Amino acid sequence: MRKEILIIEDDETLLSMISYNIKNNNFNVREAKNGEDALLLLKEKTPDLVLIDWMIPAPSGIEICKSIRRNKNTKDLPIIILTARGEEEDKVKGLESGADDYIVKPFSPIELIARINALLRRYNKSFVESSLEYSDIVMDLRQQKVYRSKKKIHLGPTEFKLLKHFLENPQRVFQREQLLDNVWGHGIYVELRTVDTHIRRLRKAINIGKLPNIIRTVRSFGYSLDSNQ
Amino acid sequence: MRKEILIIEDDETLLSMISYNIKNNNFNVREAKNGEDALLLLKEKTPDLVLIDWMIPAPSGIEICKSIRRNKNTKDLPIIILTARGEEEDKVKGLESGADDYIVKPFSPIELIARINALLRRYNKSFVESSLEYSDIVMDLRQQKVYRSKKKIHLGPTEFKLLKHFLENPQRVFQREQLLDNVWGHGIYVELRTVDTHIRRLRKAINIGKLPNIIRTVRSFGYSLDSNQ
DNA sequence: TAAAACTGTAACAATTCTGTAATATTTATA
DNA sequence: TATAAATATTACAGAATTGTTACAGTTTTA
Repeated sequence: MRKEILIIEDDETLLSMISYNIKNNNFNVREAKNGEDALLLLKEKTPDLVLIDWMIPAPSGIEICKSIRRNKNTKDLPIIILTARGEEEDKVKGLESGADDYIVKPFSPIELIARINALLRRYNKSFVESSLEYSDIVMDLRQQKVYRSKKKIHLGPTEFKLLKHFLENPQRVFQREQLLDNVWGHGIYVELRTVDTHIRRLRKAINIGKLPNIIRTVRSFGYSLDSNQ
Repeated sequence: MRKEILIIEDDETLLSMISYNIKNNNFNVREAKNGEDALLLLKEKTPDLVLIDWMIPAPSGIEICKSIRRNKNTKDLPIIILTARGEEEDKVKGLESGADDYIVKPFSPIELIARINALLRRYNKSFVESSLEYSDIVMDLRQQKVYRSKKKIHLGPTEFKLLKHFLENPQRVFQREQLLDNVWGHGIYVELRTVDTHIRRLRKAINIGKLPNIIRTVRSFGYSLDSNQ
């Protein structure tokens, strides 16, 4: 049974390109050129995954996301956002959008398909996987809340995104440059040491009480999220 | 070990400007003034990244991109497109190009270098995710952790790089000079005997308990990683 | 619009790592 | 076995990296 993907994209060229590539990978495709059509198609039948261009005219990408999340039939639907670099990348990355993943244009067909498959896999495992977990840390993406050992943790936006990135790649070591790329975004120039400060803030927030430090420093390289240090 | 960048640009002024800036940032540069030369150079040796002006005459930028993606030796090569604003920006952004990133002219040298570095970092991750093994030593590069007989070993940065080099060339004997070149880097002047000290540190860390020494001294020559001494 | 929260930087402290030199030990060989 | 040459071991100062704190400017929130 083929999975069905709904693409919401106003640029016809891009739409047919994406559509072509997705079909080529054994998915069924439905297309919407604007938000209104999209909402109609969604009511008609719930797809397995939605691909939304951030920059479509009203109702905008973010509004569609929110609408999907509000409706109880579709609230767990996997959503991938297409965005151009710089184009409010920040907001997409954070979870204001409610999306599950985002792809920055330009992207390769390979990347697109990989992301789609990854997301579908993730959702299949436990069909309402709207949270990230590692060790005793739980991040509820829908509600934007973080817990450690059941205790609620308050994080600022940057710390939240930083932790999210670590949770998506547990135990993997990242250089400061990579963290800036992935968490702050491309083309944003801040001091490398700023990363240290935010790591410090994250640690301070998350290593509460006598809980062990869970962010490893790899000297002369970077940091990782790791419970067995 | 400098990264090599292939620039494909027909405007000589721009080409030399770009080339100059890239060289200045510790990259090796190869240049092509048209698509044909570019394809030849690509066959000859695969660079680490390609920079293509969208507007070169036939074979055009897009054709080069496609050609790169079709060839299995180069299909994962990072590609950056140079484009003027408006100049079919849509197509560059979308999937058609197969590019990984694009830069809109005019751009600053800083931006160019930043993008190159960011893209190289992004690509690096997939290649560096493996692990190295020899005898009972395991080095997990993704996590930057080292184990001997399942026991975790702590190494300083230099010892880590040294062991990595040995693991990449097991049983091969290296002179101190070679180790300095390969591990410390070219043009870094330190005493030859410093190698001995770091070998000592590495041994101390890795020959724990009753485990046999695994770094062989080859008198009047150098050292090697070897379990059958 | 005032208060609160957040961000990026810089300065200083604490920690870890490096290279070197001095001394001890091992190895080859005369 | 004595001797020279090479390597091993140790100690240490200063270099490099990271941790911590404070703060001014900005953004968000009430």
